[in-house]
Amino acid sequence: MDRTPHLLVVDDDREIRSLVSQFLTRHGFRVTAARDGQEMMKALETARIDLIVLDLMLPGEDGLSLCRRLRAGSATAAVPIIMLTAMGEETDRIIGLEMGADDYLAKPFGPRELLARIKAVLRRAVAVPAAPGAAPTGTLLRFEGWSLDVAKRELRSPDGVLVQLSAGEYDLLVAFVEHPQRVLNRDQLLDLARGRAAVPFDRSVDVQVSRLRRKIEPDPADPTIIKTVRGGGYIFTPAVTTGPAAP
Amino acid sequence: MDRTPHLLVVDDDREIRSLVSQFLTRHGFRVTAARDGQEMMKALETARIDLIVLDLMLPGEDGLSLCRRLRAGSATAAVPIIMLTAMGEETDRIIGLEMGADDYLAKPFGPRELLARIKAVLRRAVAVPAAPGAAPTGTLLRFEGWSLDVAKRELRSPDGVLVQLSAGEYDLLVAFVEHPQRVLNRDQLLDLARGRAAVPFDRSVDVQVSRLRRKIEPDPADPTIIKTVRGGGYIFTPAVTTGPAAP
DNA sequence: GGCGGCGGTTACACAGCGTTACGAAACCCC
DNA sequence: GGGGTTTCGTAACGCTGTGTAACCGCCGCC
Repeated sequence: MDRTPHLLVVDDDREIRSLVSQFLTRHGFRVTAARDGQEMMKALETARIDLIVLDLMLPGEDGLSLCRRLRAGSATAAVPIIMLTAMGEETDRIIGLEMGADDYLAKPFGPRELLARIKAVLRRAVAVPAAPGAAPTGTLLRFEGWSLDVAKRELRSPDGVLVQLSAGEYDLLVAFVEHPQRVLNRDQLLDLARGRAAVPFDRSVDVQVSRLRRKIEPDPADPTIIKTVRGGGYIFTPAVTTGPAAP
Repeated sequence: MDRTPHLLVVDDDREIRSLVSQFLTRHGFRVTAARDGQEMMKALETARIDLIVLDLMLPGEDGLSLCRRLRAGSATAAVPIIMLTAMGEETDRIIGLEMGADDYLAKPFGPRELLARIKAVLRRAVAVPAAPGAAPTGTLLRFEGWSLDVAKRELRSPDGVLVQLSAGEYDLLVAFVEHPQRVLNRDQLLDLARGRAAVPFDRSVDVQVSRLRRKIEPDPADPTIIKTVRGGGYIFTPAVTTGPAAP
């Protein structure tokens, strides 16, 4: 239930990569950055990417070639691409004819423009299912000995035991783990975990937090992992590290 | 979630400053105004600001530079920024990618548009994960043997014992620890710790200080850590050092 | 259709925070 | 220094937010 689109930004310029990533993140997308074709491919293998922002000029294999390669690959043929090009007239022709991108944007561009294009392309590309063949080498999220396998939707306790979580408990935990060490209010949690807004006197988050604590807190009566912030919401206190899937 | 967001409007034009401030105030925000970067920084030090409306053109250091500086500062890196720009074509280029703002608005703009942007930015202000590289290192704040873990919202006494603080006590202590060795009046403390303004005859700060003293002062009747400044407020006297998270 | 699990709602107990009240301490003015 | 005034400290109280058990309706499964 990841509703926030996951974008992949491919650019060799560190500055641009970081600025674009930050900007898009601030606008609610999940963003992964890659500096070249190789990193791009790796990212595509390990995450479900909804759209690629691809620089035309790249070290090694250039954007145009990568674009074609993506279109050729069965698993990646449908991923929308927005191409970034340096300003120039001949670019237009190249783009016009050869490019398999869904849209393009000439540098320098305004971030708002990029945002508009991304939204437009995503809107058009509604139901592009993720490549099922691309066996997700699921990422593991670890915290305090626990590990959460987002591909399998499984949680293992520090001693390796599978802990049975209901779908709702799992979604709530993911919301926490993806926003560690910051206070999340009930509205945000409801939005992140259920994709809905709160109704007046909505206590569902409290109850679900309580249920989740019962399964992961050493002492549910004195919670240390998910703490209550009175008047504020809840905070997931452990640091979270990502890693490859366990053997 | 009843705390009204506190906005900081930074513009050198008195007219605009006052119009924007009034407009936003009428729409239910708390507003502080600053005319330049220096005043902006001062406001950020003494109040908990939820969003900055920042003019690009400022005397002295310009908005762009301030924006970067805010992003670099650990305490201010996450504060959402809406940039105001004068209309013009080269503006677009500047804005192009250098901007670290969350959104921007070209002058002249309609007040309703500003309002809409502010609300949009505040709504999604959750999903601003720390900038890459900003590892959560400085999560420990130490003073006189005590250590405060801001990620875990935990306080340990000099002998390493976890001290149970209520959410309010913790927030108040953070306000003090982040502004050590300076007098904070009740308004400032209320804003920093609760994000709200004082009501007439508000004694809540006094009471909360009293409760906090009971838990951290060696002799609450003769306080040494949090001292009273008659007619002024309170002052947190120990020096505070930051350090990496404890093992 | 019966069953079981899940999640939302409700209800109640309880803890934290703000308000109030009152006494103590600090300050002021003469 | 004494009387009056202001400010502060804190006990006590009541409202509000939170924890959680219990309940119930929904949905999928057999």
